[in-house]
Amino acid sequence: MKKVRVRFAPSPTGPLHIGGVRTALYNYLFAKKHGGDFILRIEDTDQNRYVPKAEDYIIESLKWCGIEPNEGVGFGDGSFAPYRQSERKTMYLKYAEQLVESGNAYYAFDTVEEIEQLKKDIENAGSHNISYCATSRMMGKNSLTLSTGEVGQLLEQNEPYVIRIKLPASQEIAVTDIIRGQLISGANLMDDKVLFKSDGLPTYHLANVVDDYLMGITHVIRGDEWLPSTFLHVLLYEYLGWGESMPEFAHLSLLLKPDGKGKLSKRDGDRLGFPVFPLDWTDPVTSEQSSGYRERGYYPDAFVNMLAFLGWNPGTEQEIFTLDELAKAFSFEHIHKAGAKFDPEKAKWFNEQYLRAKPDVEIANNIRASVKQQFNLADDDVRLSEKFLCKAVQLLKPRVQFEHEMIEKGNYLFIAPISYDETVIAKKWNPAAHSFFLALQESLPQLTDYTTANAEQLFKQVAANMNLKPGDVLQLFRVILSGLTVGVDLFGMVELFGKEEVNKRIENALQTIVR
RNA sequence: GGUCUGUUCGUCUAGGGGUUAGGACGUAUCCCUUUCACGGAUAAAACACGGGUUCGAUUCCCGUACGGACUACCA
Repeated sequence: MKKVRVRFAPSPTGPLHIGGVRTALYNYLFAKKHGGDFILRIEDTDQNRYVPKAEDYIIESLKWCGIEPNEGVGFGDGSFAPYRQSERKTMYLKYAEQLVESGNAYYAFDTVEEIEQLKKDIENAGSHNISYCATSRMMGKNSLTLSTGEVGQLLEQNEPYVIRIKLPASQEIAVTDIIRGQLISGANLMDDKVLFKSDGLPTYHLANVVDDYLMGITHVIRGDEWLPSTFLHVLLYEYLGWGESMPEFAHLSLLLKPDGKGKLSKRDGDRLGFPVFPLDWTDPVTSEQSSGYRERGYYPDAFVNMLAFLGWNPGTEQEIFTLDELAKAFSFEHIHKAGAKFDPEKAKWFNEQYLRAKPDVEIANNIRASVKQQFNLADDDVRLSEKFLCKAVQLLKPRVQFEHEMIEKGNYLFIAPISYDETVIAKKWNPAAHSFFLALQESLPQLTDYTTANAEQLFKQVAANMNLKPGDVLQLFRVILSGLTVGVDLFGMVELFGKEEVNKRIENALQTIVR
């Protein structure tokens, strides 16, 4: 079997959609599984839709996800450079001309207006609304209706022209798709697609086939939207004489909206409050902002893991996979044919799983800079020490899905509260409680081994001595330390803070609450 | 409209001619915990519909319905 070579071939028309990332991922996984090559090709043949920063965005996204091509734009040239179609533009005309010579394509000189008119005429004649096809092309202004002399003259005069494929009037075209099996369509149902545009650049159909052939692509793994035009591509391979080296095709179902109908779009993300892009993006023209998974605090491996499971499964019940594990387990057999509705909740769940599994030290190091900035701490502040941070992370870990939530939801671990939950104070605060905390303030510092368990034991001891049930003062203690009624383990917090801070917080509270 | 394509719990999916149709997310309840979470347990929740084929169909076939994609000198 030939060495596997696959490609991801996006157009730089905007930020890379997560559906695109998934397509890239499946290409990567397939290549990796078979020890093959994965290449990145930029399909920028439409100058009108070109967006300047989009290419960088694509490259950065792939890097962030860890799905790095072996060769291609931004990842180093292999022996098939260049990988940007705009840089390959001189290569395509000759294939288009070859097609004309072999009688499988023709020059067409119709203007946009003329084509509009043609469409109308066809419609009036009551036939299908295909503008240029086997039955209607003789109505157009092209090298099939014009004499050789006229065509030569028009060409010489630099009259704008396109090259269209000449589809057979009737022929069944069969496509074998790895995921969907054999598909058949009639050539008479399709139109004579433009292969080469009047701006001197090929359309997707030609460029794609030519480059896949030239770059030795063995498997074309792409989105479902290409399925209908695959019939055309197959014909192109044959007409170009490349039938023998035609790649295998695998079409992936699309990602759908979480609710309602249709495919997932940027609007859904805005509307439902989840990112549709891997990275933040600001449109260079409209300045429109889109948020990305990276900036929302997702781990790249969690994001990739989540994406892999949208339309694919390993056939086992394992759900958490590293990239390498995904590559090992990947197979087309387990790709689901139907489109998958995107579920933002499940995406969060994946991140939660990765956060749980991550060592405390690692998370501590990740959040240190934000903690410092958020609470305006000096470099040598204990709260930035590995010991403190690790302990805080340990306490916070089971209650968040993202690292940044540790700072948002756990801010009371880093700074003393300035206000205290009113309802608990109103309900529980009384002279007995007051004297209890006074007593606690006395005894706590005497604890030699200041641990969670010992602090709890002492707390209960002091309460018992004063004829109080722990329940009478437990919740108050939490409010005194954190200002809140809910939060991390109470005595874990006591250990984290240390004698001095605990005392300070009790002191603060007593000052504030006493009235 | 035409062409291609798809349809298992609300969602992602496993399965496949005879199963109590399995798992995960989400939801609910209980346990753990004098908080909230985590964790554990349990529950509700699905084979789109109609015809065939068959002893038997959710599974195979055909229709219908409903979804999706495509139908540009865009990719």
